[in-house]
Amino acid sequence: MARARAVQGLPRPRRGVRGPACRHHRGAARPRPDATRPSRGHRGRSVRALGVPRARAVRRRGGAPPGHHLHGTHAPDPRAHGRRRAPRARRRALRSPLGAHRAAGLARLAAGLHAGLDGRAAHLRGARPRRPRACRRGAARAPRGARAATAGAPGGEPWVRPTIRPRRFAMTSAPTPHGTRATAVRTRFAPSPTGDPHVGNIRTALWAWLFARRSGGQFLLRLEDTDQSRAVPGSLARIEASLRWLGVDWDEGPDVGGPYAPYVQSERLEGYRAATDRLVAQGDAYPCFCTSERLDQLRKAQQAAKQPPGYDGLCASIPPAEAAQRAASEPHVVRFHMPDEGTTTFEDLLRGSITVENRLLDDFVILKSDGYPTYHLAHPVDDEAMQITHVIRGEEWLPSAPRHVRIFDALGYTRPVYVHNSVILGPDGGKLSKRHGARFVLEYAEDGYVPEALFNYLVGLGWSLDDHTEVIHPARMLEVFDITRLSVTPAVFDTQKLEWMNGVYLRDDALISPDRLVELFADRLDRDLPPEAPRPIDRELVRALVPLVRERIKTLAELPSMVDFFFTGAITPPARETLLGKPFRNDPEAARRGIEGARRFLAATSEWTPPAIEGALRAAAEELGQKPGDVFMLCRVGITGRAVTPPLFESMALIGRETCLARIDAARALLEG
RNA sequence: GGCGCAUUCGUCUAGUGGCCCAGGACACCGCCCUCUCAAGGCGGAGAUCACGGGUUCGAAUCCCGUAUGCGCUACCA
Repeated sequence: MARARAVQGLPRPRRGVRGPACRHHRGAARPRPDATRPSRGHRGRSVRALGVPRARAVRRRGGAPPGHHLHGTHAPDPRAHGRRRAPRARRRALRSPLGAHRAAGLARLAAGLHAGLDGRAAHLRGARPRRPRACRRGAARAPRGARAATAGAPGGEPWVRPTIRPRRFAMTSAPTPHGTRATAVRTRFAPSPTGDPHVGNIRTALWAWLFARRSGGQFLLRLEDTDQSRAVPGSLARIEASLRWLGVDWDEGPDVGGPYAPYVQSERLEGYRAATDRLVAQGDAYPCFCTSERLDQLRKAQQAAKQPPGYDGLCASIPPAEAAQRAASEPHVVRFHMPDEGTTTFEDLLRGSITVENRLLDDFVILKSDGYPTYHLAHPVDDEAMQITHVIRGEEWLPSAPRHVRIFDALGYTRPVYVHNSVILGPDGGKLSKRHGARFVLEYAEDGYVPEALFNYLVGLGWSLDDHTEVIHPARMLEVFDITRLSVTPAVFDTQKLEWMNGVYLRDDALISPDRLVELFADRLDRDLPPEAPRPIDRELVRALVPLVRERIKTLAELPSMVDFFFTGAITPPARETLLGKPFRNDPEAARRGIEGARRFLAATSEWTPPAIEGALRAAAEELGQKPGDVFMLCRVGITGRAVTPPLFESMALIGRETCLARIDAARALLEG
């Protein structure tokens, strides 16, 4: 029977409205006051899959002809009729009908008692953008109308207008005053080479990639290796491997190059130097000769005095000529000069307009004494140079975004659109840690997750398409991803849900093709099966195994121990207790009879197919006067060595008559001993 | 301490002033199906929308405050 599936693109009735397919329900339902309100369970636990074109989705469970509407194939459990209950909320409502309140209010409204509504309702007309969550910064916030009109930050770019962007993200950008910005979206993933990429970082990369690809733009990879002390050798390869495993590609990057090469920051030092020189010449930056000792003291003093910590601007007062002279010979850093007064405002696509007071931002370092830039400088310089239109990064950057924006402005660059996404938390609400499963992408590969499933899960952690779609194949994601629907609240990583999703991918042909599944299985078996299993792994056997085990595992890691007895000639004999099991615990003699009977009938079958085997075993049980299930279990344990296995008859058919009979003989010997 | 961001079932989320005393999913519980285990079907429990004020005929939704969590406060990114 085909499962009912909600496939994206189908019109989906809202609550209380059901398609014609539900007629049989409605017709049979008892007429009760709340009958118009279908139970929420009605839609059932069907997997909402989005991974495939509609027709395939309908057909894939083998049942319905293409013409059939999804719901039409949904054969309800007849027992469900007549005991349909109203949803929980509705039941409560029936107990205490508060709805009267609302009705009264509406009546008064209708009576025209409150004409003021018109004004308030005005903003409801027309399509409104997704409202940025953060709307509580009163002071610096312009009235809604004004904001929409000017949109850009003070001194910012008019084309950066996240707060009035239509909900379905339109990929247009207006020309800047200075010229025309490339229309194509360009995003980047810019990790620092400090080891394996964390799932949190990768999730951000996934979103950035999806966003770029979805809008026909480019995605690039850039290495942020400006802190030599933290660099971990081999990181870049791990980063690239993680992305590739998930199916993410990049148009430009350290390995493939591109028009803005190099894509490694340590190879772009001249650019930062030049930008710094310009800023110094303009008076926006200055060399600072303060020692780290002085800085430490300063910080301590400020802490003691309960003042906000930060550089006190001592070196800003050195006359430029003198500073330049000293800079030629003395070690120094370069600091960006932040104004002492006023505010800095920038727009975040998700959070709206954010304003901070300049006096709270100190003169931060942009160029370190070793000649490397800090992130604060490298980000504006490189993202301008590489024509990045949207900066998608973690929210830990939110507090320093005003600094970045000031550098963009000072250098005359075009500000990118900022998207600061939230973090991923561990199950305890703290940081994700090894205790609760993996942290690194490639660890999930080890653990037997398929990349499509991890991709799907990660993208959906903090993002949703709508109120009901969970399973969206990466290929489909490319068509439906909408970055404005990112959630800003931190999300807890739920390994159980990932496992579930992995299972969904494993057992659905439309999500993972049978051929690919065979490869996935074979690779895993080759890796994890004991050495005595012959190599190469028998692909045809694997192919035959797929339908037997795919719905019994959640990860590939569970596979080898579930099917090893298909591949090894001998099995480890079961314990006597296991063989007897509950039914024969006190009657080994009956067990022996059962096994012998089974053997006799099996040996006598003319063909060795699942139905024939089943028939033989049932016949044996009947002759012996034993329960079929008990005889089955005897065979199961005897042939496989364990009590939990894939379906018995199919398994026996694959194992072959000779091997099965031999193992049964061994089991019988066990009972006699 | 200061600043910033956030707060809807245990968890992920839907939600943009009336279709919501809140919908979906994972997990959990029960029943059905069944050769074990799964998968699947059906059902259930689970959120006074962090709290307190305010605006409004009407607030999860708008405003203010409080609490809590997280982040930043480096010559790290």
